[in-house]
Amino acid sequence: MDEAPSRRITIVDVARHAQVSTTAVSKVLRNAYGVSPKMQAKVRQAISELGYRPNASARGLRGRTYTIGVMLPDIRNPFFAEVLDGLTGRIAGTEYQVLLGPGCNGEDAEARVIHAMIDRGMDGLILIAPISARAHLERVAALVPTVVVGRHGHSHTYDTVADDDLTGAALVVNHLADLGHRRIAHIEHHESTPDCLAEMPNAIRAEGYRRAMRARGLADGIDIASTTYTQEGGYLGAKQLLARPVRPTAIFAGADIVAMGALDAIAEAGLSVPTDISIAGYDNTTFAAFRPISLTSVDQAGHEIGANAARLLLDRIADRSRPTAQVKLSPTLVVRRTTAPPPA
Amino acid sequence: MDEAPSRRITIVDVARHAQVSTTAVSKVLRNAYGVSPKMQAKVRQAISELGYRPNASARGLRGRTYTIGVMLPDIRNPFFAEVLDGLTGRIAGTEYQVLLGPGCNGEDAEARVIHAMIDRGMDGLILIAPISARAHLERVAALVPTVVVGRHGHSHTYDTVADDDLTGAALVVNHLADLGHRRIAHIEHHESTPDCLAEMPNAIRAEGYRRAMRARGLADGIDIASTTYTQEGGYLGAKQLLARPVRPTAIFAGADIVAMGALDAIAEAGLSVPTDISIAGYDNTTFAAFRPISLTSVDQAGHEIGANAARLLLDRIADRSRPTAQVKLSPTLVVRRTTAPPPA
DNA sequence: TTGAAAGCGCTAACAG
DNA sequence: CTGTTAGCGCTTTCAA
Repeated sequence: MDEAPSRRITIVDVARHAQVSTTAVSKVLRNAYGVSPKMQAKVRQAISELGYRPNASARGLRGRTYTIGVMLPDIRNPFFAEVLDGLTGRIAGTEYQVLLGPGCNGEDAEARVIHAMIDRGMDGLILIAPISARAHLERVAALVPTVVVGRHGHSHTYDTVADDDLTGAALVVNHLADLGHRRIAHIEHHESTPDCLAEMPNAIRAEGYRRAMRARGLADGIDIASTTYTQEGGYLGAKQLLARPVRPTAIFAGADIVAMGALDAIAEAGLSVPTDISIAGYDNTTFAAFRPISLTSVDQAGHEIGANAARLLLDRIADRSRPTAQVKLSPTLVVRRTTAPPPA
Repeated sequence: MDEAPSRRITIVDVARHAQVSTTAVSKVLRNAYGVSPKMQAKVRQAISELGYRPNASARGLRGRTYTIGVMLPDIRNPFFAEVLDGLTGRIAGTEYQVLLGPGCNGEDAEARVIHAMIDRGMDGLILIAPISARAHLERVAALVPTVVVGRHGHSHTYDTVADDDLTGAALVVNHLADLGHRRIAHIEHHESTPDCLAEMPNAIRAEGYRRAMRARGLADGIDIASTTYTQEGGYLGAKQLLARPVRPTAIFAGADIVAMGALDAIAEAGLSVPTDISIAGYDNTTFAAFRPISLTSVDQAGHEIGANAARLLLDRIADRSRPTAQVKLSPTLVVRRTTAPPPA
């Protein structure tokens, strides 16, 4: 009665069934050079008849695992979902499978996840907005093909894809200035690691804000609250700003989630948006578009970012020695109902 | 000058360095029985001195990969992020690593991801709100320890964790009825696979709605728009409902995202919430709490759901033959500002 | 308690 | 074009 206890089909079973060598099967699997069409056919038939699926561990032991690891710092940020879509869209159709490493808040957790992926023989890594020190990224990239997303700065070991945050910040400042605002404040994510100052998007957005303000002759209106890119950070930042002797008439929040917190503080202060004060975010996350929110925000073309990252990674897996590339994409401004001319 | 081209450290290197056998190293790695404390110490020191990390592919070829695969249907639904948090919280501290399979919209994509995970030798699988036919789930669970989250129905091969959707729906109906509503409509996700009718949360929520309405003597007020659990679905559903000869005074959306779409339709119709019409969602997602939204919603205790799923999976990995468990958690209602008494 | 040795399923030299 | 064979790094009998 009992068949053999349902051992998983291996390449040996396929070879036997097709009456060929295991080498032949292996070659067919990898579309390798040097198999006659007749053998191709025989092997493919055996594969589908037996329902054979290659064991990734065994493949990994010899060569590739056909797996790409994606490190995602915060699954809650819908912007990352966008990136992921672009990414998987580009990978689908290839022989690779994408797996995500979750819950990487903090540098230690991030390192843990990255190393877990390396241990698992990932053929390539896409690190989205990593906070690790640059030296660590370089070390990782020396081990396995890596693309870093959302970090500025040029590396000779990994490729990068990033949004032009300098331009993004200017987009917001100019929009508000055009509406007539002069006192435009900014809530930034305080950069604790000096090492990353020149590379992290938050730092660049703040710098872009300063430059754009000066370029518009609004140097006097520069006012920065330094907190974090969280709802709490937005709340506290806005509270600080609203307590100024002369209140800003507009707030540029460094991220949409920050804008949400700011809205809380503004409502608490009895002010209304955009009549009394304008507010703009960054990321154009899903909820920015929700009708009750309708937040003016900078759109980062997450889909393109993801697609580019995937393309670069596949290219690098194919040729590890090719020079690294730096892709920079241009953001656009999506104007909604939280920005309007300042009160008269 | 050039050291050996930086080959990865293996168990053999460790064994040589510690002057013991590879068997000994292997045993220490797995905390296996039968190693003297002295040898333990020697091996551990060698491991840390050399910075050795086990190769998961090689381990997987013989035994376990120390990897748990989580299938997540929609990374955009913040409720799943909650589940994931509970899950990783419970796994952290064990020797296991969680990896996520992304982008599984549709039954085919779901099957592809699940099989990719099996091919990669995952020690266990957590399937969150899968849409696969039950038979397929059973087949998967026969291959590898599996916990199914968010699907009702009892299986002898996999464990389940689910929210009590019947109660959740009743919570909403009773809240609205207590406020004085009699015409409470519902927007459901249309269940296309009859196979799943009795198992899918969306179907159960709809049934819970019907039962609760009848229990409150509001059978006449039952009115269901059948669309999908998306923003678009909410918009279309609400449009249908608002076009009724007698308009409902409240809408129970089967998911928060559905409520967002419904708000669009309501605003378009020139109505205001909650003065003209009340609306409630389900999932208590992050954005439900955002001030401009302030959506009344059912909280599913996603964190507990995830933690329970992880616990059950670890238990099952430890003992595959133990009887399956079904955990059902009770939701609570979070009342915010989108529900109020009906217009006089 | 310790170690030698035989694989796990696959790929890649290398020979035929 | 096809097959034989030797490992990849680890776990696991099985002897010592």
